[in-house]
Amino acid sequence: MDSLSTASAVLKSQRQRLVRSGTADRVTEILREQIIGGLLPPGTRLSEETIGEALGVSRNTLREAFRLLGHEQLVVHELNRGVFVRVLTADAVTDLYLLRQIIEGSALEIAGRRGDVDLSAVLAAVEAGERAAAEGRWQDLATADLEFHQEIVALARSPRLDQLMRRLLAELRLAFHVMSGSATSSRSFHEPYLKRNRRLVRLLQGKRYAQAAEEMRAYLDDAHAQLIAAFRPGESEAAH
Amino acid sequence: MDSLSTASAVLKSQRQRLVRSGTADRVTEILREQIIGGLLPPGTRLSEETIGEALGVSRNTLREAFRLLGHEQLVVHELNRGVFVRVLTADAVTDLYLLRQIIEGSALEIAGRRGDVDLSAVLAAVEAGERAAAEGRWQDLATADLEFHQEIVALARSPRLDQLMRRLLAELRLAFHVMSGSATSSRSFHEPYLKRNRRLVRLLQGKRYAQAAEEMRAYLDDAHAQLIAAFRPGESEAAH
DNA sequence: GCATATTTGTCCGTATGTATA
DNA sequence: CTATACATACGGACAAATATG
Repeated sequence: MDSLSTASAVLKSQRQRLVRSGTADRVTEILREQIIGGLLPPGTRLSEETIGEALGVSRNTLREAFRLLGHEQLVVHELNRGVFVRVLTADAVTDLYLLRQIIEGSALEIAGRRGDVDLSAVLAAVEAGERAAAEGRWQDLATADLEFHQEIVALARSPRLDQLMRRLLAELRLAFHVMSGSATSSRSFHEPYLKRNRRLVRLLQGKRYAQAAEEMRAYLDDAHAQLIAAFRPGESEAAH
Repeated sequence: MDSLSTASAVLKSQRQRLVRSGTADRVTEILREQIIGGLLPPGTRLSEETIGEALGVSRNTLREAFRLLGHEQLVVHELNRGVFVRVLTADAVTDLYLLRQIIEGSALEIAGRRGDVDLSAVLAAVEAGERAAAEGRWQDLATADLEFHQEIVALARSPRLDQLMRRLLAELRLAFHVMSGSATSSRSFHEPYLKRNRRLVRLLQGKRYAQAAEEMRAYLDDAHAQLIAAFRPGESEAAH
């Protein structure tokens, strides 16, 4: 009984350590949500004094959060000028989709090699998207679509691949906001992919991993082309 | 501790390099080099006061650097306890090699699809390794070996893939230091791969990309197995 | 081009909370 | 349980760079 209770105590204390987070981490989370949610659109300057006052944290704490967001490429840090929400170029979007091709394709391949895959999370994401579309919740549709791809990657059961994908998708949302207001709305961009998501699930349920990977490749190529087209021409990489 | 004090001495000698602007970034670079170079071995606690005093920077500035290193997984941040140089587990090494398989394999595939590849940087890395081995500079051999793989990835011409690989290799060096002093020295680990590096270059020169990718896979599997084997002896999750 | 105001970069002092001997 | 050491977070200060009129 002693060993059991002490073990339980240790677990609790370790759980607490994992759960607890400092102010800087909380601020980072908040700002990240604001950025990927579009409330702080690309190009916005994040003033230390303004943001710090709004969140009720000191400048030092806020700067720690800025460093993290800069490392995630969500903001750019210009010396003595401040931090700005990142403005993606068309080249950056192309690079992001190259990474997605690699990551998502490899994840499917790895899942196929192992064989035993639990598709419940993937399926749940697809159905959440279908419900959102049926009820006209287009923002939720976009979230469910990205969640679908995150769960596809999760099939590989690699912590680092998961983290990499999470950061990639967060960065990609910056691209969605750059072209928000244009012809490409959240609905018209994500809705057509609902059927393809469902089809991918069926292929995976049938253990046709190679074909799923191939369709995913075409899927991402289409999405990439669509996104690039929404970027006005003449917007090639410019060294700032 | 000896390693800590010698590292501290080196830190002091580099203090003059901190001239102007971007102090936090410079501190990050210095600490990163100390960590991947082994002067701050895994498990070392990085005291804010000690390190800050050695580098002549304030705790605020130092904390910004710690945040960045934490994001790169080179250190772990335990709330109210401080930051420690990361101690990799065997599982983490396996995950890192999974990522290497994906990244390096994909890079070769992408290079093959494009066709026009400039192998001069790859070749230079191989030859640097051969020179280092011939002259008994085993630390330089390790550096050249990692540089070889970095240049392989560079063939894909993707900024994000390059950055990802750079961070991955930095993290991997933590594994080398965990088993430093064991039977697996820098020489015995890296030297056998010189011939395989040379062989890979020849395959690429002959535009046999598919075969190069296949050999790279076997290559990395061998390295992974070798590294894991060196971990076995003292493999108990070090809980602080 | 100049003078001024604003903002960032960095450091310091300090109060509080947390972990550990 | 107490004491000590240290991380956390805040607020103030000043220099340096930048933006503004």
